[in-house]
Amino acid sequence: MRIATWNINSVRLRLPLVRRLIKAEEPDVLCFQEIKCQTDQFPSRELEKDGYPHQIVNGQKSYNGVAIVSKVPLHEVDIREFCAMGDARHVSAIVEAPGGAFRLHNFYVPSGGDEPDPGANPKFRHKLDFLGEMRDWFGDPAFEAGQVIVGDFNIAPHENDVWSHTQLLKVVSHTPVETDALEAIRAARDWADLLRLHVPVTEKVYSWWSYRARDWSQSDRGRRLDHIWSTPELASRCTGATIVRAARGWTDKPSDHVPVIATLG
DNA sequence: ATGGCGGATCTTATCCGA
Repeated sequence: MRIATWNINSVRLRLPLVRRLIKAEEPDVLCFQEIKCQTDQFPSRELEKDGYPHQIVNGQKSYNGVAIVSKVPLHEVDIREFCAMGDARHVSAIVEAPGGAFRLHNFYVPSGGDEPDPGANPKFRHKLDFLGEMRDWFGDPAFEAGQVIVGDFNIAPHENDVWSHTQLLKVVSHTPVETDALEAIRAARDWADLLRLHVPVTEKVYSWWSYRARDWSQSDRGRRLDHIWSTPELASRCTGATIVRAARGWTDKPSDHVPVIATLG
């Protein structure tokens, strides 16, 4: 069972790249963020023909929007709204995985704007509030065992999740208040960071590179913003995890994020 | 020079991302 997460930055524009990922990596479940379309504009028929008939779409005009498409059945759909913003940043469902069903959550955490000051910047306030709601929700005693969270968390938690720890400490995505908030969520259920089970924390690894760099690969000033976490008992089923770095250079119109993929036996 | 770009839509300007 291979699970992929990808901030696609317009699914309609990049359907050919989705098909390229499908051919290259054969994921069983694909989670998208920033589909940037309404639910009825999602390329449902196309992806069904590509082998993903089970779909849950939480769309929104212009911004945000998340979706899960799957080769295996999805049920018990739950879509939660965070911070009462009316935006589409979450969807979840039970995935009928051959090795045992689990609940899969797909998140698009707010980016947080430019200024890392919640008093001066409402976008940063929103990001911190969103993370607080995630922490409270996943801290609930009624929490089900066997869960996976994926998505664009818009936070690079560790030193080697950014190209320069010292130069990014005051840059939104790597400030201590954000990395502490993400760690509080992680610690609440002892979530396992599946990519880091397979890539040593001493190795720099990224999932996002700015569009503004002259040459993203040469400068390589990336950040690991996209994540796949699981509860501990599922982590023992994880036989591999990878970041599809090459996708940043697929065609002249790539997403600025690349897919992250984990294999659960 | 990481953010001199690239999405969508309110389109030849503006909002948003990170």
